[in-house]
Amino acid sequence: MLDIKYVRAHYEEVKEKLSKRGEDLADFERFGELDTRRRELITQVEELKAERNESSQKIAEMKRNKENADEAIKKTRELGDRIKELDAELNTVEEDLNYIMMRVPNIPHESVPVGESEDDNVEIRKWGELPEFGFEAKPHWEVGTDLGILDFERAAKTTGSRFVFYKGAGAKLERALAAFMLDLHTEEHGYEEMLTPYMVNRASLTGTGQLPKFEEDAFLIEEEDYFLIPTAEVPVTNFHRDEILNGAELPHAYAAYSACFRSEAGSAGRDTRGLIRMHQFNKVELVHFAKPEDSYETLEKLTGHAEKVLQLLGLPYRVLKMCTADLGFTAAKKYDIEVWIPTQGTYREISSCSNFEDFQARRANIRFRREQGAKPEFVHTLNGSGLAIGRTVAAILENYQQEDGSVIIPEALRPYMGGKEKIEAK
RNA sequence: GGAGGAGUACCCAAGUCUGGCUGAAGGGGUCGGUCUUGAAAACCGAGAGGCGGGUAACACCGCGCGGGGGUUCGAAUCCCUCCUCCUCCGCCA
Repeated sequence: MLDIKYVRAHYEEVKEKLSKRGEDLADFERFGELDTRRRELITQVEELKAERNESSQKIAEMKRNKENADEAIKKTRELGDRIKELDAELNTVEEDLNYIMMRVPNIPHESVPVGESEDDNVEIRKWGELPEFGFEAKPHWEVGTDLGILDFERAAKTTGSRFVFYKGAGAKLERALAAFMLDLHTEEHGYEEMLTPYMVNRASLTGTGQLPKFEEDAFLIEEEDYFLIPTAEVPVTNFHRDEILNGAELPHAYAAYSACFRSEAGSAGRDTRGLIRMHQFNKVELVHFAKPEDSYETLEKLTGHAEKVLQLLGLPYRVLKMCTADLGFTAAKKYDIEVWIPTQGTYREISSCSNFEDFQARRANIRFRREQGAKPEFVHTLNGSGLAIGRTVAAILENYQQEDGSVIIPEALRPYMGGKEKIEAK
């Protein structure tokens, strides 16, 4: 959520910046009117309440002196009726204003390139040598299925489309990747490991920005009104919801492995085969709580931490700076890391690293105090995948496949695979 | 799932039956001071944090006793509802 006071003071500037995202701002036009009306009503209603408080005190005093207070009670009751009316109107206005503010996206940072679509994202660096095959490379789902380590058909039977079974060395590979990434981030990059609930309530999803606008993207447990998490970002960020953190202890950096659940509503027909787009996948997520003045430096570090995983695995990738049209709802600035998928002849997103500034912190009410007695300030939150594990498996199967159908295990992963160097068909 | 109990400020805790000078006693911790070579202890003193309105900034006002709603001139206190925690029983990985 944006700062109402800031929007009030810089309305035209904010509108201009938001328009660069290609966002429909029709509702936002009502901001000024609602904001003004809200403050008028507050002033009125609070004056009346002050009057009522005073009047009630007098009644109490009269009662104590055994005087007759009927007249005063009658007058005060009328005051109360008036307050009730104005309060009701105030509620409506606040609901309307809130409706708008909860649906306005974050303001892009000045360093974000202006663009109209994903085609305007800017490639800022590339790493690694693209593999060359002396044979016809197979897509990862064929590699995995032929090796007997992935089974999409049986997942379709037990559950439905966009699910998968990992078997044998495949299951172990997935587990090895999770352990490898967690160890790297906790031991080398200074993260604290976290294991979170896989279901969260509405308040949490609202805090991180998935609600109210994107409810259709999530899976809902209706009886409880809980949602399956689309990413560990949600529970980890909300871990500190409604808290005032000690500034001396910032930054906090957490690494959380979790399953992630996404309905993929609206992506029917896209990536229908393979591991790229599943309803359930595993991911190691990195989350930072930073002081405002440090958050952009943190974003660079965070992106570097995710890149390190790919470097150690020897997977070629590139980093894109997302343009204003492709920032998503909550980010002020975002880098996507894309890994090379040879059979598609292109790079595919495997990590997304964002600085939300105080956008989530304001929604989730996460603040910090620089020192004892200082005013609380909103923290900046950041997160990035480090990495999406299913897509990492896809990249390994494709990039490391051999002509005989086997797959070389990247060296960094071998300690986690019992020293094995290769996955072969049984 | 069944039966009870409880949520008060940074922490502990009184007040709730019997609504009104209680925005909340008391203690701990915290901060400042006295004492001390320094520290501890003791003693003295200070302080509700937060949100909203308002202000150039103060002042000032409103809201805050788990959340929401209601009754009343007036609610920590009465009523409804939801949430969380604890104890016992049952079930269970």
